[in-house]
Amino acid sequence: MWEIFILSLNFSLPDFSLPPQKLAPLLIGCEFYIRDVGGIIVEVEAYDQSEPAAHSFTGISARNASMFGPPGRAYVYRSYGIHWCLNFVCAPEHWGAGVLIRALEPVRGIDVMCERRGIMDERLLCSGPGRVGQALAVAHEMNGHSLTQEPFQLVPPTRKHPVISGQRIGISKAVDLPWRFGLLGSRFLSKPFR
DNA sequence: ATTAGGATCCTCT
DNA sequence: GAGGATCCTAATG
Repeated sequence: MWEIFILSLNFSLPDFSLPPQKLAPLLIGCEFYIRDVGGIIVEVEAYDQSEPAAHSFTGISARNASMFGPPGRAYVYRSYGIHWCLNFVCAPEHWGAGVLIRALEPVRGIDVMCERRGIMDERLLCSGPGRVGQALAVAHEMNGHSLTQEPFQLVPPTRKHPVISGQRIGISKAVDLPWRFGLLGSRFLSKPFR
């Protein structure tokens, strides 16, 4: 496993028409909310139609259609029959790319998230894609919805953030691509970077 | 710190 | 019918 360091430079909203591995590090440090519940994005993963770990790899289908739609929308899917997980669709339309939101540092609506998750430990509220889905009440109806409209709110970073990258988690194909990105040193990561 | 098993359901083979 | 872009708990080194 290997890692690289990047520094996110812009204090503006990232360009969703970028390919996923370019967009992903720029999302670290942004704040994301659903109905005013959420926090700072500290971990994401890029997925692209050209590699077999992506849901879009085998082409368009009923489930992954929003990945092939316009960038800047949500791709919401059911994981292991249990969790709802959220991606930011990116790259040009028809590309079939997205960035999975894997962990947040809770900022607003912490009481609501504790209630939804049934725990009090702030560190575990949003540290994992399924946990993010439960804490922010990500729902299937949000699939295809614009990320710049209600109930979503995406706020650019207010300072520079050191970003670390490594191998993606929980996949069995294309395991060597270093397309997982995290806020260096954050205690809200779903797993540490080694 | 690491591992194993169960829950659960929709999609695609 | 198989198998997940996961999480939780429990058991063990």
